[in-house]
Amino acid sequence: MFSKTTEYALRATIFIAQKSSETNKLGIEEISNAIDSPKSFTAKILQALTKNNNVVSSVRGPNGGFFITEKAKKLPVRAILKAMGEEDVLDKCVLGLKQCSEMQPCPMHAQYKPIKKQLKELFGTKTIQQLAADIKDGVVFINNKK
Amino acid sequence: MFSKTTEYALRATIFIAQKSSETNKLGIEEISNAIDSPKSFTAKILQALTKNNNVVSSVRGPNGGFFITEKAKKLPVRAILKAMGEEDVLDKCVLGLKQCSEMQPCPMHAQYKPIKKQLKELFGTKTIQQLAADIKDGVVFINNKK
DNA sequence: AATATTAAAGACAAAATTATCTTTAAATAT
DNA sequence: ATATTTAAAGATAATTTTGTCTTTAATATT
Ligand code: FES
Ligand code: FES
Repeated sequence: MFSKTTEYALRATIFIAQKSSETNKLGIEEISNAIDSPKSFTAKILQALTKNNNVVSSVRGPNGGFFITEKAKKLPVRAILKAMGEEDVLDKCVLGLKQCSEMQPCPMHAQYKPIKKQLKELFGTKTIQQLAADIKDGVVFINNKK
Repeated sequence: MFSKTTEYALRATIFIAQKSSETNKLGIEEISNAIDSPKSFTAKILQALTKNNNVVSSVRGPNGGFFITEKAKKLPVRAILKAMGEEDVLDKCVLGLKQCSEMQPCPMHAQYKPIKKQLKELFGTKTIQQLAADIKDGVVFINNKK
């Protein structure tokens, strides 16, 4: 469904939202270890998330690291996709036509449409905060390495 | 959602199902032109679809080409994904955890689960034939180049 | 049998994705 | 001020995906 890049972005952001605060920032080592992702690559991804958009915040130097503001925590998960430039997944034609439209629908359009709607609904309304809360409650996991 | 490879595989198969028969086979030129895909690359994909699985059939030589048997037309769309080795898309964790399970669910699992179920249902029950029929009726399109 | 037509097979190439490593800059603490 | 810690930025590399081109093999037509 998503690229590795976006998968890491989603996991990292949710993890940061759960563990960090303005006063307790997280290092790249801790993050990549927690979400089971390649460290340097994850650093690049977090750079994108702090720069392009302002989903994640960061400060350099001692006691520096990554964190997410209360305001950013209220963003929908879709904001992460947008920051990674992969928002279009939710709009694309499932058969790869140049555009998904009612005017020239592909053979799967009618059936796929309600599913797509739910996907957009899910990513558009569920907030980063809400997902993080579940981890805090220990009912969900952000990795499953053995 | 799917790779280019799988998108072309889906479009090509549906198109062949609509246009061809044992007595009227389609050449690679005609197919790639109809679905707006790179010719040689599509040839490779059709090779895979005829070999690995037996979704598509082919014969070489004059009046040769690709076609789909009546039996294969009754296969679910999922058979195309399987032949392309991309069936796992329908089972994967949306956040990229190594496995999607109830035991160690990711933060989106609970919400994504019903959507995934519908996706599996759609690809598992809708047949190649059914999709092709809609094109025949002229209500859907297999490309949308200008 | 020879020729033409078509897909199969194989070799190759370009582009995108995924990943690593090194250097630089910012912030803090001493 | 200096040294230390941390992310940012940049360069590079490995891998996968996407795409092309050439040669081979099968089938049909003449
Ligand atoms: S046109 Fe294909 S999903 Fe809408
Ligand atoms: S564990 Fe992530 S979708 Fe099931």
